[in-house]
Amino acid sequence: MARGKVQLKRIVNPVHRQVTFCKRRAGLLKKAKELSVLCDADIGVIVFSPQGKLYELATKGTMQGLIEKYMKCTSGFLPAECDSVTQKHLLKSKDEVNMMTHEIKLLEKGLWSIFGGAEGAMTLDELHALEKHLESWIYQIRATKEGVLRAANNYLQQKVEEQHGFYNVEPLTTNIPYTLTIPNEIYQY
Amino acid sequence: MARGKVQLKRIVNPVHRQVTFCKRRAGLLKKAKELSVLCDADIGVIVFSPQGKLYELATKGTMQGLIEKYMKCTSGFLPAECDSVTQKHLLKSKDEVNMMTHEIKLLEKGLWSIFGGAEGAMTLDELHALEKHLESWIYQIRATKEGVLRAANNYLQQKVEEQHGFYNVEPLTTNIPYTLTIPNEIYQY
DNA sequence: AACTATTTATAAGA
DNA sequence: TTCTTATAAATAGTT
Repeated sequence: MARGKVQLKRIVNPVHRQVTFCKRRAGLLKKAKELSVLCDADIGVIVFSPQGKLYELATKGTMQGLIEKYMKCTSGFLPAECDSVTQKHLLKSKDEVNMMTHEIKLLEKGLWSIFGGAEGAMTLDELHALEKHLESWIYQIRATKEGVLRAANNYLQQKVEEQHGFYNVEPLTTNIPYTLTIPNEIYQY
Repeated sequence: MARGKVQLKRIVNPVHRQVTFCKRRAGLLKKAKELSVLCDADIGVIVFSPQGKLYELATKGTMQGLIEKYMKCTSGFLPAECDSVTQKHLLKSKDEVNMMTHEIKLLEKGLWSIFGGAEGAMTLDELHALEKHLESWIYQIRATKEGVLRAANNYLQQKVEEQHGFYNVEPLTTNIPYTLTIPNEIYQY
């Protein structure tokens, strides 16, 4: 953040990376402490270096205590009892979620490899030219029956239609619904 | 840190405290993400507001995974304390949902960079490269009988090797199932 | 939720 | 590594 804008990518030079790791790790922990004090928050930070070395901070109590608190908080929806059938359902859900995670990752990486580094917007003409390619892409994606790609498809299609109509780059936040839907689907028992 | 030096004490005014909590919490999580990316570190942040509301971030896998890693590292916590198998599965599933949500946001961000209101201009060369990438991807998708995911996977792996050879990017897994079993309801608008 | 005047964090250099 | 310093980022107070 000084003497040069930082690129949000893994620092290639190992020396630079190590130095930055030290500096920023200290900065992160300092920020965590400050937030805790200023706002009376209970904060835990766990940092593993690439070499597996652990650095930790728990602003109140211990990390163990914080983890237990975390467990309780995240498992608040647990049913008191589960029969084996329910367990199987849960396991199946877990597998499906897992699969989606992998698929989403693939998409994310794809976007990065295609568009990474090309920061910035395109002109209207460029958008127009690109549109045809994306329509092809969208068509292919649409042909698939299931999957995470479907969500991206819907989003893209909607966006393309907008651009086609108005050539207007007005911001539009599109809420992809499964952010909310999945937890409900999986955990309502 | 602006318009006045900050006193490292609990902010008395509840409104100020709440605002600062929001701002600094966001800042802290951003810093954690940056450190993780820049230095390839595995970082988890848990924040409890004074009201007990949980905010969390796990930069690589899941918080659950990070906690397990932490446990191993410190050996200070016995998983036996987590009672049922079901609970474990549920916790994992929940973490995966979190992670997925995170990935989806990244995906949205990527899509947004295609269509959205990003500033600046894309050069013709970049556009040209972009077109080729898309065509290539679409070609891969068509060429394979085994499904769009595998195609993307192969293509992406290829691209990753081409483009990021210097950066030591992990290879993608290639054995992801092609057929999805997730019910449609999850994706429907 | 935006806007700036400042403070803080930090990348690069010594 | 540690210190310095120029700059980028974060953010406190304000609107």
